[in-house]
Amino acid sequence: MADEEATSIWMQPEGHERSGPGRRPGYSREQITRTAVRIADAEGVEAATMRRIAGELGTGAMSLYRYVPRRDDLFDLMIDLAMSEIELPDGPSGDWRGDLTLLARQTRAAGLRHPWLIALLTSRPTLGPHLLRVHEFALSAFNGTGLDIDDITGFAGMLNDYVHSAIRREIGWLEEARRTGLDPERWKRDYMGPYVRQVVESGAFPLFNRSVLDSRTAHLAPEERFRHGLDRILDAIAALIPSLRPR
Amino acid sequence: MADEEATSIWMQPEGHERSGPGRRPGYSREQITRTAVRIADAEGVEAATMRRIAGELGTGAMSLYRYVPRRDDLFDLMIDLAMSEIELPDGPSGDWRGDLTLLARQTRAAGLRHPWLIALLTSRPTLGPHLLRVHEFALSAFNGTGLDIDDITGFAGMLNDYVHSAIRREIGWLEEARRTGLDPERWKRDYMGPYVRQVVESGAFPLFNRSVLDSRTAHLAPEERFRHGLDRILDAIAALIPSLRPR
DNA sequence: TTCCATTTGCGTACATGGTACCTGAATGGT
DNA sequence: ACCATTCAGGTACCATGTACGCAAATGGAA
Repeated sequence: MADEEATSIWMQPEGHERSGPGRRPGYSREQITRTAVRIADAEGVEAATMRRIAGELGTGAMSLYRYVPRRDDLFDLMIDLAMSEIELPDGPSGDWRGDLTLLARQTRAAGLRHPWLIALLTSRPTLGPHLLRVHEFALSAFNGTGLDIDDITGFAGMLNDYVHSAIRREIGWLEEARRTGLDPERWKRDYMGPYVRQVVESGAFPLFNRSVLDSRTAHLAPEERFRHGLDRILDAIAALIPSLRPR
Repeated sequence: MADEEATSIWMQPEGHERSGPGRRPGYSREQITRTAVRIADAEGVEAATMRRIAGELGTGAMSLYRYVPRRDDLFDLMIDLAMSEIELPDGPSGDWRGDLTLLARQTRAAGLRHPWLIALLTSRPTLGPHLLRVHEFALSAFNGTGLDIDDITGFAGMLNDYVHSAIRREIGWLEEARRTGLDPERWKRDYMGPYVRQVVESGAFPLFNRSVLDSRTAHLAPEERFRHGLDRILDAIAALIPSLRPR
């Protein structure tokens, strides 16, 4: 065994598929990661403890450390497994708006399937292969619009920011309710509700009040809301790209 | 004592300044929160444990629970204390772009002073009074542009998303380095560096490569980079507001 | 002044988490 | 048949949030 140098998980191969002597590994990174994802989907990341994952696999907690150096690295693996579900064509179609819409919807779907994904993604700087693949596709959609690489990166970031924060809005307080143990309806009514009502009735923040009370989009289906916001971002981008502004 | 109903921290007054019988409180929420913020600024949120905060105040961990129901509520208080440092005029000046630029710079300053702020803010749905004040100012800057409340909310969100993710970019891997215990230079060189180099040299992601290698803005000072991105967002917003597009 | 209901201070204790270390079992080349 | 090598996983340690309970302080009532 080498120095166990501290480095990114993506630089440390699993090590098996070697033919020398020694006991055969009984598990695999992928198997462990899938188990962790399944638990996190159902009960939140905080339920996916080393002991719990190992228990689900019918082994002891310490066995996992033969496959994953630290729990944080397992998070990276979970993120990349979730990102791998984002299905995209090999390259851009030429219709930049269609490509980015597809990307956004796929990302939203993955974010809803794995309610922990966006939170983890936001909390740690990770660059797994599937994240790179998805990112590359986003950048490539802008290729051929005459933008330089800094503008491409900037616009792709703008879109990414929107998608992430829209997903957070959609699942944010649902997750918070689960974390605190209350069912969502009770949480909204008893936990956050009274305070928001007090703030609204105080009249101290009139525009906030209007955004709570007078919103028309608030009553749309979540998917339509997402689409509306997305279209606005894409409009904004289009308005700033000279080669796309033929008016 | 009442039912100890589970509700937002903002609905539970501190309770002191009562004149009945009973021992006088020796501490205060504000004092506790300030201590927590000081520790988190210097050593990260994970260092601001209940025991540590209490120790810093010269008392026992359990004493804090007379002032704060749960550790998560203390996070809400920390967030709002940090947000209170964002200095803004009482109302919009009429120059929407100037107002939003001021807001963005103040937010960036707070985010750099308190490297944990954006992460906490993103990870939990909180609505403290100072956050509401800041949010109301953002909304008010758009008032008078002829937008309806949904568009105002949307554009304010767009700006907010940019500011937050720009701050995250600026401090993101610095914080990660601190978390893992390595000094930043070592982290970049030994931890993430080798992997990024391998990805770049593989040539698998050409546009990612260009964004890493060919970027011109990458060599700007952080503040200028922030300003560039901000201007682009504001341009995008301006392009979509009919009453601001006299061209 | 003397009590006593009330409120704070905080030590003890427990459950839960990551993970270092170590022993024993399995494995395939010599 | 032996042995270096690798995996399985039990035990143990330390850190964390926090429930519980009792002692100390406090001010109004008697």
